[in-house]
Amino acid sequence: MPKTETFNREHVLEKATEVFHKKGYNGTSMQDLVDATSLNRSSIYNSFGNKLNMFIEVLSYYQQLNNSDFNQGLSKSYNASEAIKIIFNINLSRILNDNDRKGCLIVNCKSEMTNQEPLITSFMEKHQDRMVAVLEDIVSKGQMEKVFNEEQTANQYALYLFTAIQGLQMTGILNKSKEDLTNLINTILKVLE
Amino acid sequence: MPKTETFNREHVLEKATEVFHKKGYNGTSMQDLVDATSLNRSSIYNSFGNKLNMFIEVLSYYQQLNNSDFNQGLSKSYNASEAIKIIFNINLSRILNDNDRKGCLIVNCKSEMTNQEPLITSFMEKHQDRMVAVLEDIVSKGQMEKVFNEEQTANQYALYLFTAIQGLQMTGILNKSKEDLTNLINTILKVLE
DNA sequence: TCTTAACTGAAATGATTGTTTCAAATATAA
DNA sequence: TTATATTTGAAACAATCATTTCAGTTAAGA
Repeated sequence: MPKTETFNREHVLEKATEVFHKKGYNGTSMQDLVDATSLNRSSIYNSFGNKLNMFIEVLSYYQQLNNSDFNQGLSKSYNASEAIKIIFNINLSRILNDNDRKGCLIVNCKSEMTNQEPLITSFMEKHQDRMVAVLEDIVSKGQMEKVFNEEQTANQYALYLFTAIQGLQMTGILNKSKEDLTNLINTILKVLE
Repeated sequence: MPKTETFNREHVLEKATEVFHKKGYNGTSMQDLVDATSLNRSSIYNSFGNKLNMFIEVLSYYQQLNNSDFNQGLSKSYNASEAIKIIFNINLSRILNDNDRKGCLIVNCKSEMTNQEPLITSFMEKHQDRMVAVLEDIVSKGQMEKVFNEEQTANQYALYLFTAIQGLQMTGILNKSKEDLTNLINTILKVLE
């Protein structure tokens, strides 16, 4: 009986992500989203509820894209040291390709909304837990393989790496020198040796 | 002949800074600023031009406060290693006192507006140059004093430290554990030894 | 004291905000 | 083909947006 959705939901999310990424949550209007998705106003409200809900779907979509990039890269790594380098190199190439200085959508959102929207706060807490868990796993393996030192616990190093990635993403907004950034990453990773 | 400003400009900037810091640039309305400063609409436009101009004055005001904190701390340091630790400890105590998870206004603004407002872009470039110069100075002294290694140039370490501070500020939005953050800072500084 | 230029207060500007409404169009299941 | 649930399009909603206007108040120089 129901008429099914005629638009491609993923394509709509992709377009909405572009806008939110470029302009931020508060800088994006419903009209911007209508224009970008070429969807009707009421279709957006019908399918996504409201602006905040749509944004949360966008965040998840963006996070999922990031994750599959990481997983794809990590599947090719044969040791912990390689794995960490792959994660940082993925971030490096994102920075170098980010010609319009948008930065990372998740970091941007964390600084814009974590203190305003409880739904965003818990998203960010889960995001950090997930990222730290992934990093902790890798560091832990590296410590067993004796390629990383054990001066700090794997969990402590994981929080350090998570922090470094956020810092790298912030620095990468203005600094696009591949040489500088590569050197920066080497310095960051030195402490693990 | 002119009637002079009756309000205290610094007090107004302080109140405006609070609002912008809490809600971000796009999240703050002129009405918010009128309420916070208890200044009349037209007085604000008379004295600050427009919203963006007022925000830029707020940014400078905030930056100036930060700088005087740093200078006050650094004047008490007797070597380079102390100096770096003081800078990180100032950041640490700011994080621990930031009960409403606002983060750093400059970092927030960098991620919200650098790709949208040329005036902000150049502010951020100058800010980075200034911070890196200060850090480079300290690292350079530390290398001469042989308390820091010379595996990287002072400038490279300065960019690393600048990046680490930004990362620390991002992590500090959600993580307020003094133990975790102190450990994190120690890990960050280890590479200099 | 008078003039003058700046400041102040309140109201009004038109544009834009997020969201709702509702009739018309549509596609599926019977 | 018909009944039905859903999507769609366009218009309308009140609220809020940043900014302007302007008459009235104020204080300093002559």
